[in-house]
Amino acid sequence: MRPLTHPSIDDITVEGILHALSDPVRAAIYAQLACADAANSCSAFLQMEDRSIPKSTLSQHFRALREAGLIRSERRGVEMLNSTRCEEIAQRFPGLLQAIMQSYKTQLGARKPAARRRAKAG
Amino acid sequence: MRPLTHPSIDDITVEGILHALSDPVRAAIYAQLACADAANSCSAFLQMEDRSIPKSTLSQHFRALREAGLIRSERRGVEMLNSTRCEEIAQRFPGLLQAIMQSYKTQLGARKPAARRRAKAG
DNA sequence: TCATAAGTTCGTATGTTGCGAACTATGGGA
DNA sequence: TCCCATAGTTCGCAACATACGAACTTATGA
Repeated sequence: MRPLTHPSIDDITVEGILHALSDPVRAAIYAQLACADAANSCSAFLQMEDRSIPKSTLSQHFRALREAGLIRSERRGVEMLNSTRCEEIAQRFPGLLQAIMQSYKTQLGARKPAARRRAKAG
Repeated sequence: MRPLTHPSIDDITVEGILHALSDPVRAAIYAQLACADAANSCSAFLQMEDRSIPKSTLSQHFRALREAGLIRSERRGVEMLNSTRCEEIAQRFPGLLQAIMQSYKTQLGARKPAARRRAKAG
């Protein structure tokens, strides 16, 4: 098992960030980490919005976020604590993460009621 | 040949925008369209930053940008005129495109001189 | 009608992603 | 110390996405 790697702040790229956050699941994970007071473990996300995500898939998503430089992960006992690197990134790319997260929030709020009802029922 | 399709403003998604702009070539195309006074044809981008891009690949990139809702394309005689839909998008997702474009610009400016020299030479 | 120019579509090789199964850590008892 | 449970990772494969040359379509003009 290779050790966890985190890119240095200078190696973080805009295209990497955009690609990582262009997946709705990863964006949701990132959003939740950004809102959380304390660091979250991976398994906190096995169940997301009424959808269960396989462990292996989740692991890949966390790796993608980590390698894009969006989060920092450290082993703490048997689990992994994840936190965002938003301060660092905000310094290098001011406003980027904020705009992306705000846009996702807007999009979520703009979904038509009928569509939301259908999604809940289905 | 199917006619050009443009999503309505309500069908434009954040993930679609991020994915489309997570490709540096597409981001460069979009940036140039955003800066241009008049609409640009596709073939204006066959040569980008000392790199030539195959016509078919370029066509796919334009389709990706179009289907993400980032640009509008219309036939004008034998060629295609492309322009951004940034006003519409800015209304729905304020600040998003601006932040992304500004970040790319920052990234470009932050490349170390040595790396830039090497890139130019190679 | 032929030639040319601008884009699109197709076929294929190459990459990326999602997920179950098997594996690797770490911690807590007997 | 050995065994088990828990938390993540890696592997292998199927499904999907992407890049690019070749062949095609569409418009213009001689």
